[in-house]
Parts: sequence; structure tokens; C-alpha cells
Amino acid sequence: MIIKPKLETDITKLYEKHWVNDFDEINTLFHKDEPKLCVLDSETTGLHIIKDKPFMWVFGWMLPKEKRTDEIKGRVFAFDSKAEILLQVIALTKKCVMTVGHNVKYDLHMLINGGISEKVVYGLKNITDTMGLCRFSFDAVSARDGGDVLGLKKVSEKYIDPKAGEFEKEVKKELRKINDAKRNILKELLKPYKGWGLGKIKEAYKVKKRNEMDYFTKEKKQRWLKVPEEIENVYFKWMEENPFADYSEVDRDIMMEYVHSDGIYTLELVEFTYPTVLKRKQKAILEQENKLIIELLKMERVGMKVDMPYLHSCFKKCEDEIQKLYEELWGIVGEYFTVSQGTVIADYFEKKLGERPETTDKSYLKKHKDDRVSQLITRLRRLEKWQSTYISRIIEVAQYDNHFYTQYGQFNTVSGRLGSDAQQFPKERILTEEGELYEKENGEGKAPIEYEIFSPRRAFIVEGGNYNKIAYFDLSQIELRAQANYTVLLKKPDLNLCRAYMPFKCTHYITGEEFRFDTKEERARWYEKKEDGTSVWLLENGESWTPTDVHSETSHNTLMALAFKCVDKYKQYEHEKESPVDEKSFKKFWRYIGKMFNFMRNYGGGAKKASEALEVSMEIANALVSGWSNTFPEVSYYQKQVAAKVQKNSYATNMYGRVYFLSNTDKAYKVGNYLVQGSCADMLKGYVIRIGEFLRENNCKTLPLANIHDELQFLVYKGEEWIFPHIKRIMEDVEWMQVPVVVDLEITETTWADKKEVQIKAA
DNA sequence: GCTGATGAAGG
DNA sequence: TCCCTTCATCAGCG
Repeated sequence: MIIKPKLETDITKLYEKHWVNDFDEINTLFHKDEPKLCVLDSETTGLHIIKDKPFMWVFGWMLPKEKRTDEIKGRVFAFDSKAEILLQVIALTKKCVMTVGHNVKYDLHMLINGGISEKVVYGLKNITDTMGLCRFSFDAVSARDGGDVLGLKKVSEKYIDPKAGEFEKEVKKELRKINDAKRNILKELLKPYKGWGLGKIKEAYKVKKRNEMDYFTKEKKQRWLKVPEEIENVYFKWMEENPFADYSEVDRDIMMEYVHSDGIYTLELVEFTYPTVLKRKQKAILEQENKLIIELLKMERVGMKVDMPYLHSCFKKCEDEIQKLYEELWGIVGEYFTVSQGTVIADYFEKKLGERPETTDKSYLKKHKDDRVSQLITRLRRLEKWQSTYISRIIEVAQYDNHFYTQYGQFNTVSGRLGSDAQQFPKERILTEEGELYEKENGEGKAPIEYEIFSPRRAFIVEGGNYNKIAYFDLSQIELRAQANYTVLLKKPDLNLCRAYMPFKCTHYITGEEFRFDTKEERARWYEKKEDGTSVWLLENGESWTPTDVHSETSHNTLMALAFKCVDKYKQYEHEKESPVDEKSFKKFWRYIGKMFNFMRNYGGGAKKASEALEVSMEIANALVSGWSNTFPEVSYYQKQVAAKVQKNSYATNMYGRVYFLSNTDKAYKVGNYLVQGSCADMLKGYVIRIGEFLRENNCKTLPLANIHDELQFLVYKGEEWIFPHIKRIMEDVEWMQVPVVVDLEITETTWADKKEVQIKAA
């Protein structure tokens, strides 16, 4: 059945839109057209990759160029989700050169949730994500700096059809109507209770945004409002009986008007981006990404098991602590407010100090850290953030089956890194005030468990049964190693940075040969030791090589720049006017700012920012700049070279062929970091593919579980510990890295928080 | 309602 | 010339 929707644009009218109940019409036309490019897109009940189901699909294609006319460019078919049709559609996609979807990994989840076996989906070979095509053909500018956001609506509106956003509006309107109707039920229910309307509920409980619509929660907002039990019962019961509406509740006739457009724009995006992808020679790296789609798909479906009772108990602890602190805060200030209300806080400080602060941000509060109000606000902001972002969110996501599922954004980032929400789980626990005091006196990590409010990583536990172990493979300081390697590749190796990771330009204590690192075998000798445990490689002064402590070195050179005299390196410094630096203050202060600045400067940071961020004088900040330059002269050279190259050519290419293109080269200085960050990201992506192959070839049941930038996690199947040395070998074997790559292994049989380091050798 | 600022995290 | 991100909340603007 051919659909003539009310809304058509110059772009969409060139596509024939069908609604079908079975496969016949699709099949007949497909064989008539013999397309090379097809699209698959799902409409689903929500965004949970395991719980939610597809209820409608769009399958379509673009006609081969020779078959197009002025009237028709392609065909799209919408149908209710049924496994039989999907299976036949999948068979057709295999006849195309390319099958695309926008964020296609999500649609692959929905194929599985729609009744297609995992085996069939995991076996798909010609899947390409149009988000990837966008990333590989757009400028390397992050969204923060005004670069493109890759959402289908945004991209199509900008590059394909200014009217692309119109289609969704009708459906959104309809969805809003349904949710409004549900909200009106609550309104009616609340009518008998004076003073407790919808507005008051919104003050008492947090209302989050889902699809730009109000999503009511059970989380407290303005905690001074005491909600009568009766009201709370009415409200909670309403929530249960009236769950937040999703697209499946929208009338099918209205859906039908719009579903085709997503498929059409996705096809159009291929036509728009693909020539640039080819021109920039991005086909090889695109194929890598395509392989990765399936590996990530598998990984996402494993999910991390969470300890729900623990989370619920932490929620309660957090809640009590927040309530307690708020009561103290309101008592002092004499007014009810929340800690994110900057104006109220500014009022307070204006009254107290006679001067109105411009901001009430973290740094302002830190300046008044002896003020109890300042302490309370700082602490409450942290607690509330943790409670809502970690505890509540994990509970919400994991409610379905006690697993936290994350989705990896494969093309979100400019550099090539994966994005995911698992990356922000704090490593450290949050303690009560007493606990923090205890640690101040007795050392970090020393506070006993009764002081602990919440340890995010404690919530993630092993699966159990035959999967009673999680292994974490972590790349040691990989970005700094890659940075060192880039100076080697530029034929100007940075002495200090290289010597942090290998005995660069050192000589053997017996043979006198210089350390070489051109081949794998030569490189592997960096670790060789004498019987007494010191390195066989000797520095110029005859001492055994020890890895340079790059942070101390920057601090040392900063002190030199400030005209300190070195009495004992890293330990004692004297000055004509300033007070001397002893070992303790070197460690606690100078090394700390040296470390912070090392990272800052690698990203292009300057003296002004350093002075602000590290809260030091401009004099010290300037000394850090020159201290850094003296410590890593060739890193400085590298940064200048890359920027100059980008100024000249408008692009640079990382170690895996990923191109960073800039139409406007004002921010060329950023590319130096893109190359380092992006090469490491592609390195990780490569591991995921290769380790996946290894596990398949050996019929392993161990499952890749998660990735966080420089770490890979595996859910280990009982008895398969033999693979650890192989994974380590795969990860440490990086063709282009002349600086040694080192991988550490940690294991837990209980929770993520309790992982312990294990020594192994690469196979 | 949308945007930008702010601030809590990860590397 | 401080890099890449995620997620939540609020003030200001239209």
C-alpha cells in the first residue's frame, strides 16, 4: 500500500513510501530495483537495549543511479515488527553492498529484541553507521567548540533538508498529548487535597526530562516540604498505573506519517558524506569501525551485574546524610533553599561579608572553606550529584534484570574515543564527614567501612555461576607513552619522556651496547635486570637506569626557574629570599602542581589557566611553563610541528589512518592532542576486534564486558584463566609503538571496588 | 522550552 | 589558546 503523507518536502517526495503487512511487496520491488544501498531503522518502546522492544520498522533503499528518474530516487517500507518479515528483510540486506542505519548498533539490539537470533545478527557483515560516515567527513571540531552534533535530526536539517525536523513534531505533539492526559489524571486525584496540586508535587519531587517531556520520579527535590503520607501514596500509585508514555502508544496512523522520513534522511546522508569519506581515504578506518560495531553490540548485551540491595541501602544512607546536612544549613542561613540556587547563596554571602560574590562556584566556596555554610554547600552539592547520577540512575537502569547496560558512542568524539556513561563512575568512595576527618588524620583509604556512604564500584559485582571472576586489563600511562613515541617518530626523541618508559640512550653494563628499540625483540629488553634487581642499562653517570619521574622532573625545573638552588634533587632546595623547600613540601605541593601542569600543558594549557586552576601566583605559573619546556623540549617541538602542518594542509592523520580535518585552522594547536588521544583510542578499538577474534578461534566462553578508555574488562568463564597471557600479548604488541606498551592485570571475584593486581607474563 | 553555565565524574 | 567525554540542574531569554 502506497502512503501519501500530508507532509512532504522536496527531498522526501522522491521516495515512494509504503505500508506493508507482509514481505511480498518488498521482495518484488527489491528484485526489480536491485539496489546496492539499503537502510534499516526501528521505532521502539524506549531506549533500554535489553528491555525495550521494536514495534515498527522502516526498511528502504536508494535506486541505483541508472534506474533513478525525476520522480523517484528510492523506496521505503514501514511495517509492524514481526520476526518473519525481519528475517526475510535481513536476507535482502545481504544482497546490498552497504546496509546503513543512524546509530545502527541500537537497531541491531532491536533486531535481537524483535525475535531475530543473536547468531544471525552477530553474523551480519555489511553494516555501516551513518554516524560514522558523518564523523569521517565532518570537521574535527567538538560540539563544545561549535562542531556538529551527530543526531539524525540535527545533521539532516543542516546538510540535507531544512525541513527535516518537521516530521517528528507531529509525533512528539501526540506523545505529549498522551502524557498530558496521564498528568491530568494525577491532577484530578489530587483535587481533594488542599494545597497539593501538580506544582507542589513538582517542588517536592524531581521531575526529569525524557524526550523533552516531564518524567516524574520518586526522588526528593525541595526537602523542606514534608509530603503527607496520603499524598505520597496517591502520587506513587498514579506513577505505577500511568507509566511514562513511549512511541508505541502513539496512534499508528500518525506514526505512519512520519516513520519513513528517518529512513530517507539516513540514505541521503550516505550520498552526502560518502564521497568525502573516500576523498579523505577513510575507507580502511571505516571498515575497522564497522567490524567494531558487532563486537560492541555483543559487549553491550552482557551488562554489568549490580548489587541492588547495596544500592538501596546506599540510597537511604545518602538520603539521611543529605537531610541532616540540609537541616543544619537551613538553621544557619535561616531560610529554605537548595544548594544549586546560586542567587540565594549569593544573598547570604552578601549579607554576611558586605560584598556580593559574582559566582558561588566551587572556587569561591573554597576561598571561604572555614565558613560552615560553605562547607555544607560544597558537601551537599557532591552528595546530591552522587545520589542522582550514580545511585538513582544505576537503580533505574538496572531495575529490569539487575544489570547495568551501557551503550558505547562509537562516533561521538572528535578524537575517535568511545563515549559511554560507564566512564564517569567514581573510583573513590564517598565518606561521612567523620570519615573524611578520620582519613585526614590516618591517611587516605584508611577509614573503616562504617564511615562509608557509597562506593560506586562496590555496586558492580561478578555474575556468579561459571562467571565468577572479572579481569581488568589496563594500559599503563598509554597516552604519555604515545606522546613519547611521537617524538621518536619525529626523529627528535624527548629524553626525559622516553626515559620514563625505557632506557633510552643507555648502555649495557657488560657489553657496552646502546639500548635499541627498532624491533620487538630489542624493545623487550627494556626490563632486563641485574641480579641485585637494578637495570642492566646504565645512564651516562654509570648508574643503573630508573624510570624518570616526569612529574618530579617538571617540579624540579620549575624550582630552578624560580631561582632555587638544588641541594638534594627532589628533596631539598634553597632560595635567597624564599623559604627553603624540604622533601615533604616537595612531595605534597611541588610535585602535585608539576603533575597537574604536565597534563595541562600536553593539552595546550598556558600560564594563565595554570594560575587559576592550580591556584598559584602568575610567577609560579610562568615558572611551570618554562620548567615544563626545559623538561620536555621535544614535546614542545612536536606540538609546534603538528600545528604548523595543520595550518599548511588543513589536516593531520593519526597512526591508524584517521584524519582530523579543519576548515578553520585557528585551533590547530588541538590536533597535537587529537593524534595522541585518537591513536590510543584506535589502539583500544583494535584490541576489541582482535581479542574478539581470538576468543572465537579458541571457542572461549569468556565475555568482553566493558571498556573505559585505556581499560578492557572481561567476564571470565571458569577455567579459562589461560587466556590472560594471550590477551596481554595482544595488547602489548603494537606495531607502531617503539616505546614499550605495558599492560597490568587486575582481578576480582567479588566487586569492582575490590579488584587486586595480579602478576603475569605475556604469552 | 531551549541554551549556556556550572559542577559532579572518567581518562 | 586546557584535550576528549557523560549526566544533572538552574538562570536567563523569548
